[in-house]
Amino acid sequence: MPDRPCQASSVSCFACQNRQRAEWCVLDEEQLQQFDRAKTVRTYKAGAFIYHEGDECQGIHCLESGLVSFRKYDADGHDTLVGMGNPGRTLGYRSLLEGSPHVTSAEATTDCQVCFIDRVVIREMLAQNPALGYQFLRRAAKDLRRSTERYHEGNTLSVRDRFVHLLLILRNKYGATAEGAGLSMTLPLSRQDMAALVGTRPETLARTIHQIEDEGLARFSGRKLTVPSVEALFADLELTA
Amino acid sequence: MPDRPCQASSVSCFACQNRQRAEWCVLDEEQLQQFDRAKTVRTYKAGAFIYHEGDECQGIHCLESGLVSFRKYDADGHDTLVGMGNPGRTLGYRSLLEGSPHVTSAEATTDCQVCFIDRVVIREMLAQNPALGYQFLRRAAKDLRRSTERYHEGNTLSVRDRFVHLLLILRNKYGATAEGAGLSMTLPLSRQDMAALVGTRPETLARTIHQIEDEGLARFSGRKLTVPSVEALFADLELTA
DNA sequence: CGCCAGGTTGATTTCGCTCAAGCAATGTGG
DNA sequence: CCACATTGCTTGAGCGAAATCAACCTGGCG
Repeated sequence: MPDRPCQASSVSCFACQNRQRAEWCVLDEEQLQQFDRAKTVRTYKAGAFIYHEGDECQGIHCLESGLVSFRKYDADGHDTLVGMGNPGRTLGYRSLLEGSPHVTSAEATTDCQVCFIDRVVIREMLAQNPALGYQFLRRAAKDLRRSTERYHEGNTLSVRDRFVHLLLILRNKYGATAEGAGLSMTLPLSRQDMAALVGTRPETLARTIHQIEDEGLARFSGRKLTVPSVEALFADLELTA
Repeated sequence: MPDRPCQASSVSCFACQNRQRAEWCVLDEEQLQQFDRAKTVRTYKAGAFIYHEGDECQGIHCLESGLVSFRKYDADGHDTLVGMGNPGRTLGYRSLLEGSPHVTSAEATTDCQVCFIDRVVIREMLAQNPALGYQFLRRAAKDLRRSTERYHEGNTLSVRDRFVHLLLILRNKYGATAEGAGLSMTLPLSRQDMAALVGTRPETLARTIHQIEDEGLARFSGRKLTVPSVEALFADLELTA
């Protein structure tokens, strides 16, 4: 049969599980086809850059699978992990909308599969379909809130509290097997990345973890985390949420 | 003449100088009328709150005159100054768009005059006029960039550098009388507010200022600032911009 | 006047960073 | 299969920037 089989590496947008949860859920049939035709599927090895801070925005990326981290470097090579992206996440929309260079670098934390759509296609779609713009508007509003909260947290909370808060977030995102009042889960991130997310150095995080273990609030073994009492661990955390 | 003179307390949107520079520049005649009819003009004394963190968003505020600060408090009464707003600024749009409570409190730093428009009116307009949504989209993208940069700056720069950067921003915003290579200006903010903006305590800022004076880079006297050499002051500042 | 808020200064402490070394797990080439 | 680099994590010691606590000064303002 001359028909090509469903290309292993190139998933159709119609079949994409992430689409419904992303901004693209408002695309009509026709636009979706346009989108599907225009897209390029790319794969990145863990550690590879999807785009760099300072680059002009060429278009938008949709994370199909894998984990992405957004980093910002300064002159000294010092870097901050500004955020992370899960499958379904749209990368680089901010830059496209403002028409300014990327403010962060996007780096594949694990092997990633990403769909790329050129900016002119997106701009066309935005012009045609106001609902899409509205989706991005809500998305931007959400990101803005998170960013504000993050800033405030960095200014007021200790490393310890920020880390515990991170654990709380990870628990919500990466389903944890509940066991009574306790919890156990596999952390999706290395110590280094967790340290960067919290805005500190690995050494400090190691000490913080040690301290938490001493207090009997949790056990860390490699990426395995066991918490006897969720209540106890998250108790001191007075969040503005 | 029976014609009323331009009402001192209630400016017409048609005459508003700020409109052209704000998101509202894309409104057509009809919408502008709608806007004008729907708006309420409010005045706030310095120190008064326009809205509080955690409040549901009732609508959007346009700053007509005065200076507004966005603050976030935590349990200890600790507060961070998350940003400031000048005339023309639209307040509270983020909350309206996400449909979630305000994440910051808006406080009048000086006496303020503010126009308020109910959320249902805004939502209607957004639905009718996609261009308005696009304006807000760009605005959100810009705010998001700023917030990200701010976060990163807080994590990597010293208080000293952040403060010098603040001075640079203030210089650009509040026209300073240039005098050769130097500069002199009146700071629009109290020490407390500048400290909060930089994410530190007033004591630390006082010391920082002292240090800068010792180095002969600037003179602070009350709110008067004199800088002999702009070059020298801003030299050490390696900004990612 | 005395009061009070805003600002400065000093003394002390603390949190987190830096530098440096050791260790365990993983990988790589001979 | 072993010697070895490499990379990620932990631990220790010391340091430094900034927070905290506390006093004091200043300039309005009732």
